[in-house]
Amino acid sequence: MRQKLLAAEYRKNGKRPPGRPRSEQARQAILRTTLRILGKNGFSDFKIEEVAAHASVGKATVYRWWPNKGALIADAFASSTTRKLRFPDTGSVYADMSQQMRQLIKVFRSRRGRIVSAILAAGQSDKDLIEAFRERFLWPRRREAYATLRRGIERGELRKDLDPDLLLDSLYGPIYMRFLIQHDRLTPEFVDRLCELVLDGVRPQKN
Amino acid sequence: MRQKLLAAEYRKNGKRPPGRPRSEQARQAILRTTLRILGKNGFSDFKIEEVAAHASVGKATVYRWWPNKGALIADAFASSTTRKLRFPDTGSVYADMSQQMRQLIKVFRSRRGRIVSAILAAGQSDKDLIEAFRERFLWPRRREAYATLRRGIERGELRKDLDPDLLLDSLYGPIYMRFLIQHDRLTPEFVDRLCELVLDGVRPQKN
Amino acid sequence: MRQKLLAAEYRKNGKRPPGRPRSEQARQAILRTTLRILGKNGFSDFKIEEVAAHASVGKATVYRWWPNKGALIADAFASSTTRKLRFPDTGSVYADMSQQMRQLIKVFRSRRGRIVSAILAAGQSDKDLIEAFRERFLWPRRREAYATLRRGIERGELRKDLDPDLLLDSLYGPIYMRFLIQHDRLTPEFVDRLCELVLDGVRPQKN
Amino acid sequence: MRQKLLAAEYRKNGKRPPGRPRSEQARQAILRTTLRILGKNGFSDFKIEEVAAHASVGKATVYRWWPNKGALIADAFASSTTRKLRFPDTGSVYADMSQQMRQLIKVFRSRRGRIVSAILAAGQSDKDLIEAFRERFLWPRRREAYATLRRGIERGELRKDLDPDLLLDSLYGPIYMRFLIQHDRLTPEFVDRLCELVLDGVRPQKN
DNA sequence: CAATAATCGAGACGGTACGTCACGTCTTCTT
DNA sequence: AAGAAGACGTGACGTACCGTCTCGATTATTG
Repeated sequence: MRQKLLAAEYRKNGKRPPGRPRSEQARQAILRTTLRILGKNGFSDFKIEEVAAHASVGKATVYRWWPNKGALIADAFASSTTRKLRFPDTGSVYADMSQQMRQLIKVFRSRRGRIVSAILAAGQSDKDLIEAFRERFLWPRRREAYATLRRGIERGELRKDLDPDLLLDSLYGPIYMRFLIQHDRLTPEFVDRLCELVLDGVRPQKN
Repeated sequence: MRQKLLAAEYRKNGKRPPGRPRSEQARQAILRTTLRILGKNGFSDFKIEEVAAHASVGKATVYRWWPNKGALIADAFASSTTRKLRFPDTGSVYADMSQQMRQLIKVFRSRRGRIVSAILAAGQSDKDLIEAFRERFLWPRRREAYATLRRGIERGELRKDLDPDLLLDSLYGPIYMRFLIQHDRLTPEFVDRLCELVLDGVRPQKN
Repeated sequence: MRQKLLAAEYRKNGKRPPGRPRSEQARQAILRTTLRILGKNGFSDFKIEEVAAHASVGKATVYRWWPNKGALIADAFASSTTRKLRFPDTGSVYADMSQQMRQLIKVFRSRRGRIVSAILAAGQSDKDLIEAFRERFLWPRRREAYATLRRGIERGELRKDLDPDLLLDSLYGPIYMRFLIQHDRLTPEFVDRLCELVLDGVRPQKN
Repeated sequence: MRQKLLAAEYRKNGKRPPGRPRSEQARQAILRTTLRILGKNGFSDFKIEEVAAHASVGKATVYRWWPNKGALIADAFASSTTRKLRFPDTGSVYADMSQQMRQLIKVFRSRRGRIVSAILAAGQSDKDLIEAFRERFLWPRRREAYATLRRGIERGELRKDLDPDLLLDSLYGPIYMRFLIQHDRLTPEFVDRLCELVLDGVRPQKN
């Protein structure tokens, strides 16, 4: 305990703590392996033991840096979503949103989709994990979407008084629902018709 | 092994199989306890051992009839949703749907909501479980909603060519999304404004 | 309970009790199967469940008539040793005893030997069982051996003051020891030389 | 799997394997507790679960090092018999053997006797266990006894051509028999008279 | 012939110990 | 001080057998 505090104190002072520095290689191997296993097994039998073995890392090294499964998964997930989000600006809200949503279902239908569903599943009994999902995945996308909507209002395509959160939930909610309940298919056509239906309700009054 | 097959054969022929009959009392105690524990602990530390102990039942009795956690939970959940669904017919699609959706968020915000989220979570890595959810929970409600929409079309409130699945996903999807991701509140006002927004897009053309 | 007492009372009075009589067929099937399984598996994984199944008998039928494994095994063993013992009278103690002992090692080396060792093993933690062994197996043989010794004394082959129990333990003990500890072979030659060695010590004094 | 092999390889090379070393404390607590429970309960309800609990040790630690009950008991027994055997050299075979045999019946009649009978019982259906008994208990004693006999021959007390195994089985066999079948008492007087009887047969010829 | 009584085979019941597995912590040596 | 390795105590898993029970069916005696 004392040692840790010593190291932490050093860190706080901006100085390099004594002792062997943390292995960046181990950290990345762990995160990489976490994602791979999560994509393969889902959350239900995701074993830290397996991560350590496949990453050729001691179990203690995992536990030293991540307090529990949720934190590890959240971190691994976060580290995988830093790639640039590309949200277009075509001049049409419909086209912009449709394209964003198509990107989303593409993710959901890929190997990474399995990871997302694992996180949402685990998040149902892990507050930190679901929050990590929101911070790392939901809000970044939504911030881009807010911008899209703002442009639409400025261009006169959308009502000035619309509730962006309500609108975005109406657009994305059906996608998440189909993704998680799997009662129907997630196709680009579905996305388009969904956009038409919902955006129709937020056009400015004619007169 | 031979005996079991014998019993199964009897059952198939509609005859009473030989041997002590299954204890209905034990079955119900198990299902009841399953729901109680699921509501208390969530899925993540739902232990069959605990169910057996609290239901005053041998562990083997649980395993004899349910092959795994998922099947037990699915069955318990199913057995708890047999109560009559009350879907109103007020003469207005908006009023009918709003009322249905308010019922749903009431469930989601109650103790039973914890069970639903546990099932959806566990369902992400258990096909049978998610299917049980659809069969026992989703479709029964949706069948009622189909009827509501049909009445709306007949009354001229709704377009004749609307896609009911698309519409219902647009109405319910945002609720499920907020329920599972918890990025925003599930209030009756949200439901009302959601109905307004979505139903506006399926009104018959003016001319 | 009352019924049972009723039946017992009838039995005590020598009358036939009412109700369906005990199935002799089941009894024999159980005993036969017990011996077969004991010979196959030894005591360590002798399962009453297996006996019932192989004898096509309900488990309760076994428990109705035998209070525990030990009683069942003891009974089965007893029922199998009712065959006539043939102890010879050749006019020579050495020849008589050697022949008796050869019979014994023949039993020990046969399939029935496995049953005997199972009983002796189980008897180490079951007083009734080891007693049953003594009553059903040991004493009957020993009674014959006493007679052999008596004849030897009468013929002047043996000392008048010999201790028959000591002598018989000296003759049979080594056989049991080799049977149970298996540190050396049980051969007819061994028996002969054992007889020579021990009987030499009980010859009458020369003068 | 890979790691275990790695560790085994290190061990084979005489090097210290990596990882936390095996806890000597746990090992001894397990063996000690095994003997205590065996002496208390006999083999029939010797439970590894009970050993683990009383030794304040995880069940897995027991199973990690001993594949089954027999191996554990054999090891525990072995670890308890390393104390010096004291075989006297009085100048008289009779006196030496009698004293050895009295030591043996003393063990058989003590608390440790219960352990011995448990091992012999369990050994009837466990080859390794009975072999462990022979290696750890029988042979060490017998080696001493061989020496005693050799001295007797050298001193001219015993025939040169005697068969030591036959003789020793004749001396010890009756003790084991009475120990296991319990048809008669194991007293020092019995031992003495047994010695007299048997040793009489191996005196050198007079002329 | 009907009523009563005890047994039968079958197999589910509440228990308990089994042997396995992953958890999160620890103890060693090496880097 | 952190690393890999791997043993540790803990506790749930799913299985197997225990001895008891509850069925309908069967087989005897009694009224």
